[in-house]
Amino acid sequence: MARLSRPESQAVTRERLLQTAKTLFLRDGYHPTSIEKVADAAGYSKGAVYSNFRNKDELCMAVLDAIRREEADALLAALAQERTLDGRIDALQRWADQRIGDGQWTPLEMEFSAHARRDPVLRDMLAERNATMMRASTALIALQISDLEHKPEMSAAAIASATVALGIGLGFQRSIDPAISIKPFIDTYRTLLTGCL
Amino acid sequence: MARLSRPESQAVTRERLLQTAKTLFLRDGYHPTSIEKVADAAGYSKGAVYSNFRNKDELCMAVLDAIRREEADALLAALAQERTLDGRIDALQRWADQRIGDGQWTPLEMEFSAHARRDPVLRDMLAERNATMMRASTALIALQISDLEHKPEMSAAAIASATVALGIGLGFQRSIDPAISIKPFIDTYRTLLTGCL
DNA sequence: GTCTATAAATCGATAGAC
DNA sequence: GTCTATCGATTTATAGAC
Repeated sequence: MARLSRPESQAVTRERLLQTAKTLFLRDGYHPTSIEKVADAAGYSKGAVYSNFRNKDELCMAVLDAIRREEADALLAALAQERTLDGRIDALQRWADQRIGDGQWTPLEMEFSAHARRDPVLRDMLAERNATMMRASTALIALQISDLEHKPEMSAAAIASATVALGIGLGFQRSIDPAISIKPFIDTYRTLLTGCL
Repeated sequence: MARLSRPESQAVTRERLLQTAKTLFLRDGYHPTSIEKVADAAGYSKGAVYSNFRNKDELCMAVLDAIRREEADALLAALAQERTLDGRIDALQRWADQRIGDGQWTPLEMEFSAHARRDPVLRDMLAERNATMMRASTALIALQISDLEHKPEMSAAAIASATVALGIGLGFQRSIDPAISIKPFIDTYRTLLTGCL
């Protein structure tokens, strides 16, 4: 390994802090995870965190942005491998089992949003992230619809809204009670899309 | 007004604290609302709060229990007035517009749950509340189904799960961006129930 | 850029008087 | 049961040294 230049070195620090923060935020939640805990776990001091992120909010926003990107990539990759409608629905099912089912991502989004929505700037940022996700979901569903013989009664945007909201709601309930089944998620999606199970 | 006996007087104090806490929790959220703010706004001291509630968690749990009871009563009353399927769906729509749309109740449930789920006892209590709500929703939907000619493909329990989760998810998104439409809520419900809009 | 030390503020909860 | 006073524990964020 060659020696790292100064900007490279800082990028490494930032990446390590980001990864550590992601682990702790997901495991313990937003409020219980202090800047100091992140710094300690990553092997740095609090000052290093504040040199790389303006404050705790920005750190968590960066963590959530990274998570969303990873999850979106994972879903897109899983869908791209499938050539049939049923195959793609199964892929969505598997993705939902992992991402909604583990009960970590959804509650973090909620805890942070409940806090950040009181700040107008952060609130706008979250709204923009949500809008981006809705656009991507709508495009994905429009693609599925284009393969169907009988077009669904609801628009692609409405089906996307329902599907995303359903995932959020079930993710919330599962974070309280892991016994909650997420089967209604995929059953509802299939029904909205094709009109039958 | 006759003089209040001691237990009656305490009941009044408890009720005033509960109402004040409800207002503040809904308006400002769980974390920003301190015990002292509740006490001040209600015209009491912190000691009075701790004489009526074990701690902040119990106070918020009592507030949420009261809200859920009120919302359930409001929905049941609205549904009871309707005699047709479309009338009941419209009633559900109106209820959802108010309760999901105002963007207060849902984020409070989420913020408190994100905090309380780390305590095993509180977590169990929340899971029990959720289970109770799911049973009530399932019974309500089973009643709607019994009036239908063509039975839906999904079970009453699954439709209830989807409908509740959908409401939660849309309530969450609306707490960030009030421009989010809740129309997919009722459209999805109608589709799951009758197979068409 | 990173670390140490510290400021500054908040809040939950309790003790003891009345 | 309610109030006053206070403890104790955290945490965010900054100032300044290296």
